Amino acid sequence: MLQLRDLPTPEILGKFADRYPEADVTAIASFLYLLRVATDLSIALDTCLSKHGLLQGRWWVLILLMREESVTSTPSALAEKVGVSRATMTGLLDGLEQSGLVTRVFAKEDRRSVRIQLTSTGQAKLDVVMPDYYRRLRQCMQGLDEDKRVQLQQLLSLINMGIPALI
Amino acid sequence: MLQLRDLPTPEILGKFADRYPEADVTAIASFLYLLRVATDLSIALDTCLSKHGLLQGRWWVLILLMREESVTSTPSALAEKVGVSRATMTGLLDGLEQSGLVTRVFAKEDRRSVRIQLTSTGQAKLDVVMPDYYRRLRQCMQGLDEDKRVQLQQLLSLINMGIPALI
DNA sequence: TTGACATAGTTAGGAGGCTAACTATAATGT
DNA sequence: ACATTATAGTTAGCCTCCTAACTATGTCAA
Repeated sequence: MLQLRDLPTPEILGKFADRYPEADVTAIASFLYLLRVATDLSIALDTCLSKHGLLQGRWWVLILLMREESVTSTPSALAEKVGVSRATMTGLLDGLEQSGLVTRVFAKEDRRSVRIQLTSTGQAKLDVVMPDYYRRLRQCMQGLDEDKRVQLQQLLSLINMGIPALI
Repeated sequence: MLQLRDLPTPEILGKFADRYPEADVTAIASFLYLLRVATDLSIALDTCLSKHGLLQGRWWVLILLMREESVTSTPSALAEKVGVSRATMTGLLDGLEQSGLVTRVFAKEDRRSVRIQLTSTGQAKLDVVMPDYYRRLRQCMQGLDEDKRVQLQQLLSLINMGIPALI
């Protein structure tokens, strides 16, 4: 996401603002710090998951299956919800099936389609990973009380509304 | 970064919290929304850069070179600051050199080392890209006044302190 | 009913990231 | 002085993502 590790100092931002009058230094600083913290969170999440032999892609598939009443879904629906292409989902499901965490069940009503089902092994995996993830996340966020969490959501939603202007 | 597009509803969070008592639902919601907004910002940034034929990696290299008084640096230093491996930096520099945006100059004092220099073409490229990027970013962040930007930085810094607990 | 189009999943090939190993050069310690 | 160790950059091979093309099946309208 944000690769850059060496965020600009106020001096550097000032130097760039001299050359480029379009620069809004506090906007730039907020933007970069937001991306920096979020990226470090994402890396930490991957590290936590990798201790259980998972990466984000496969983990989200398991969670999405567990969300369903029937613990089943289709590759297309999963791809859209996870946010990867259908081609990538094929690969994720190959890996999960090989690990015995999901199974492919051929559908009768539409023979193009396949139903993906969470196995008991997959559920057992989640029952180990999720408590660990939730415990760590609780600790990570304990510096923010409920008020601050609401504040954060509001600020983020203001930024979110601005995103179309960036594209 | 965060692939997941389908964030959990309060109902889903509640269902998971029933099964996993370790869950702190507002912590989870804040965490996921932060990652979601940051990821969308990053994607928007890539989109903006791609209009100029750049991606984040190469763009950061140009910016880091411009930050230097001498507009030169070394592959190792650039790799560390950009946040990629030295192997990846070799590839980024190959591409930038081929486009004429930087040059490799062999160092005399240490014959293992190479100095990377921003060319005038590279500077000209930045003089086109940076005003566009700054203008868009200003617009994107205009929903937050200075107070809110300070607030955001404080909240992010609290989360940042919690990251070690997540690893 | 059958030709055109749409949809589900997979496969093929490419981009960009990584680690590990390699080459060349420099620094260090006995 | 010379063997050892460290450092700079590159190369090779792997992973995960992507888009585009392909196969099979379903849908719809003339």
